[in-house]
Amino acid sequence: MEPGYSSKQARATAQLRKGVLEYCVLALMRDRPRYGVELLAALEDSGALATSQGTVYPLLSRLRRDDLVTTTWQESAVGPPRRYYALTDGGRAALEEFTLLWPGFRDAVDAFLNVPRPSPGDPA
Amino acid sequence: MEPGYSSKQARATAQLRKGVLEYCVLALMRDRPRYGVELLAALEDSGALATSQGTVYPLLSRLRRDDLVTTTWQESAVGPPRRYYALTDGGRAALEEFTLLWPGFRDAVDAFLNVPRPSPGDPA
DNA sequence: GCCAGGTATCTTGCATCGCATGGAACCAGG
DNA sequence: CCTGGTTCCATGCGATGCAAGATACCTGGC
Repeated sequence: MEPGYSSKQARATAQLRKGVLEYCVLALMRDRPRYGVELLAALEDSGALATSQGTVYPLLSRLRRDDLVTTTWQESAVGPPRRYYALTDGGRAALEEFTLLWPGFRDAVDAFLNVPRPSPGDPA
Repeated sequence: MEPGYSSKQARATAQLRKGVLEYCVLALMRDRPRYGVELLAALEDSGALATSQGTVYPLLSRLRRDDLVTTTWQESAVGPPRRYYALTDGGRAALEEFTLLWPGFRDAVDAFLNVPRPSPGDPA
């Protein structure tokens, strides 16, 4: 990819990620511990939230600093050891808070943009 | 209000606004020019995107700097003159680009959070 | 033994943007 | 003149995504 924000989309999505990435990463750890490159690949697969190591590792450090995750080293058969990240109770609580917060934010933006959304009980 | 982010929600929503506020403000100008305090009130009414003057005015300066809006002064019967902001062609294009970009981002976050959304053609 | 390539982790410096705070100008009423 | 409401703007800070680079482990070829 070209570095340096050649398109407006790139700049827009970069700003969009702020604050959301943290909780998407927490969400990925909901069912089982994950390690850095694994998280990176999952975000890549999502398309809209693809990012880089330089974003994910500082983010993971912050999560650890704030006691939202704990980490354990685990050996790998195919490379260097991996640091697995798992949710703490605090991390799980933060994820749930955000999950409650998100729909309101999402719907507000939809309303401003006049994006039609399928709503179950909309009038006519 | 207590300064300094006493709650996690406040911090989360603050980060959430980044990059979205710009386009919601542009969207508010879609039908007619608006002035600063008017935009502030509209954001306040939305609830989830309520913000302050210290956020909106620097944002409007950036929009003007990037030629996404033009401004005209207009006298007011009840106070000092108002600076009305109107979309340029570039601003309208940026808004349309973002309107196309947003659903993909929104749906990606929904997927990570496992937030169920009503979809027209979901299987059973 | 040595080097190349893939896997995996982390750091540094920068740019962007929301926000609290404070200031300035205009107008009306007492 | 002075208070209060309305409207505009600037400054400094904190948080965060990102490009670029550094470090370390493992396997395989020579």
